[in-house]
Amino acid sequence: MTHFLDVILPIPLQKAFTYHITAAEAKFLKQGMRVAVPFGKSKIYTALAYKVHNNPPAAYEAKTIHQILDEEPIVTELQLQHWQWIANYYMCSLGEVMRAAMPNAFLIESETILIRNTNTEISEADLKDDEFLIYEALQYQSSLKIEDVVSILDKKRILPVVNRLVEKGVLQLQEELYEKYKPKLVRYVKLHEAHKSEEKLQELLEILNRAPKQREVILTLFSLEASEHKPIKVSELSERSGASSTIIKALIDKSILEEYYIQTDRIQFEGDGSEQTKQLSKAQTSALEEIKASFETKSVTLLHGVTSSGKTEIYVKLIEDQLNLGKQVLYLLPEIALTTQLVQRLQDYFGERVAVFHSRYSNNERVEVWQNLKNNLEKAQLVIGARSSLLLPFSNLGLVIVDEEHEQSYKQFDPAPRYHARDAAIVLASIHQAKTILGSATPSLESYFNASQGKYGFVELKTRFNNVLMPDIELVDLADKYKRKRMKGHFSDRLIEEMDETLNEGFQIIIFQNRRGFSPIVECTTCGNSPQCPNCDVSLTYHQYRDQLRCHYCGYNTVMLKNCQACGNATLDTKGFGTEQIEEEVKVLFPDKKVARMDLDTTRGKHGFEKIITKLEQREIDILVGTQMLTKGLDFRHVKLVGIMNADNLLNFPDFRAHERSYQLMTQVAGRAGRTDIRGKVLIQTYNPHHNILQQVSTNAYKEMYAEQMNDRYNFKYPPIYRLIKITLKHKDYNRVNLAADWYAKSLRQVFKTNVLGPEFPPISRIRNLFNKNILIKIPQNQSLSKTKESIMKIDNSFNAIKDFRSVRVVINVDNY
DNA sequence: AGCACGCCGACT
DNA sequence: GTCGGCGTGCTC
Repeated sequence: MTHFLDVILPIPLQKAFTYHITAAEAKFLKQGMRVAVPFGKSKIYTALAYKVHNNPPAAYEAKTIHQILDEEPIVTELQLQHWQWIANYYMCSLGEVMRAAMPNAFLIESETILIRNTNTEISEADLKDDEFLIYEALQYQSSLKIEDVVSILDKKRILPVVNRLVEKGVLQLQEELYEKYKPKLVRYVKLHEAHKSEEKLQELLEILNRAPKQREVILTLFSLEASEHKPIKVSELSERSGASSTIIKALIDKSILEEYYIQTDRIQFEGDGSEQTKQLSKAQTSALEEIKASFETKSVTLLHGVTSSGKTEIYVKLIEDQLNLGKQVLYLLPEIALTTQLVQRLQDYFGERVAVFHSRYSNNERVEVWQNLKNNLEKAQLVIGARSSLLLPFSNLGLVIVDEEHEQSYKQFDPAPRYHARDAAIVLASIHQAKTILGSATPSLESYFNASQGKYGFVELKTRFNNVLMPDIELVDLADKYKRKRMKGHFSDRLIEEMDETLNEGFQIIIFQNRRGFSPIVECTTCGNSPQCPNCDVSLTYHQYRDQLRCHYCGYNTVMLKNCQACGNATLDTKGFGTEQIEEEVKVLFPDKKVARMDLDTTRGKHGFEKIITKLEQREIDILVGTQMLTKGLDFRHVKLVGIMNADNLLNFPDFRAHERSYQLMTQVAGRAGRTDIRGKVLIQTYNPHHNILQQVSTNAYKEMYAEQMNDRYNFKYPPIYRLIKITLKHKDYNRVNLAADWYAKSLRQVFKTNVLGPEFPPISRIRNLFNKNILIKIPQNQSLSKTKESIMKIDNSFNAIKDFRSVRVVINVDNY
């Protein structure tokens, strides 16, 4: 009987790929093990074993696998089940989910290696110039990589040359595999066996009398060994003895010392887990009890707690319970809120049981978390992570916490899988028969809706921790202030007054402006021309600190122009304002105060964000100007005043959720004010002080906002009443996107009738030289989701069968909000 | 997604 | 003529 293996390959193809395996391999292989398989002409890919069977593929001859890479599965059955759900629900391939889930280091790569063929005699005269160069290089090196050849010949097209050499028998090609994960090894030293006895040691020290530095090293080693009773690291010895690594190396070379390696964990924990969890307040205790009660009947519970009501302390208690039961807990946070503050706090409580997982972690660190989790080790019992951590191999999950549940960054937008971490987390929990808690001060409408329908349990925390008052929110009418000339730059007299007062009292200030750069538009006052991005359909933003014009969509940048490109006059002016300009103005208004800015531009680099936060905490900053980065659950103790420069550009954003988001954003920023005993103050500058959303923000009327927004959602058929799937078509040819989008929309209309919107150009119709066009499908509550997706897939297949359309990229985004 | 193949314009 | 650009099709 012949045996076959279906595998998952990390590529965006819906198809299953089948390979031929031997009977022995069939017996050994289990779902979730990695196999290296040949793919295409020459490459070798890492695939995941999915199913062993005996049905030979009909249409082709199956290749044989290259090798098996694991002794046991590294992906669990439940994990695959979850991946499968994601692939189905978000309409992508299992391979794409696999690629997002697996640490890079698990994926083996092959590289083509050239080696000299020694079986043939070569006459050098037969070789052309470039062929000879490679031949010559192989006389000195046993093998060459493709990139080496590229640099030797200094051209890109090397394949013809290489192929000719293979034909002439000069060299052979070989695919070399390598595993990217390397355990971290630390170098230790001990005294060489030969000197262990008392007399030998005396002898040694005598000899070393003439080498005092080396003698010192040996003596230090002794005292360290005596005091610590554990292996001594080379780094430790070097530090304690003050000897350079050369001196130690000399001792090793002389066989006086012996070096050896021990594999260590890359992930070092700091807290010791000794700290007792805090006593809860009365409100927190009753919330905790309510959550537990709700878990009796509901698997998901929404915790709606106003800003700084102490939700984290409740999570801590819930985590504690699960850890005591020996269960694993996943604590999901938006990427940016994963600060050392929080991690440190949890480590103080749970010590080594805490594992952190996010995109800034290196590959090797991720592999370690993966393995610890899969083996259900205590070391990774509590995973704190961003979105992608829910693709990890949990083996005994008891609870998932989704903090800041409303955060839009939980939704992945580009590349596939375009999943929403909150929703995928609920599914993950249900696969493990675990519970989910969603927490937010400003729940998303869909979660609040689900709670109000009784689908989720619901618990409220209405008071701030320690009974701190909610901040006092005041709206400032910009139109009026401008009319009465009460403005200095973009600051109203009210805001300046409040800032003065706050600074005098010794408190800190946060100024929020949701736009980075100096000004989003540069315009010529003579002819009205404004510089555009050559690749995208947007105006370039002026960045003063580098004197540059930048595109925020593709990263294009040039130096700031001196003269207008259209009319040549030096009359370029800036319109609109961003964080840079606000920072500038603040510095002029408060010259003796320390001002800092926090946006994408100042937080680049691994610790950029961290640094600013620390400075603020240590009160090295008086006034912090920033974008929405400021909102993400940070706890600033000494901030008393928050100023929102302009609420209107939030409210006027062209999106059906603009109002909901504005409410959430402003409420969250406002929540940064007055988190200890003093009452915070928030000033919102706007041209529309009577806007309902602003009124609701200022009175903290979430329920009112919810009711009103839901009304709109009913009327205009938007989520959470209807579901949405957005289809984006992209192509560099304007006419082709149009034709393709019209075809696509027409086909969709035949099935979904009036529930198809568009095709429409998005507000920014061209990004990175690709024209985009959107089609929106609205799905009523009673319409089957799976049938809907089937129909879309069918249409997509016919679309791809049309030759002219094949080059148009189609992006399908389920729940694109 | 990669990657090879093939067609075509540009420039040594 | 060769180089490198880009469009097209395929991968078990």
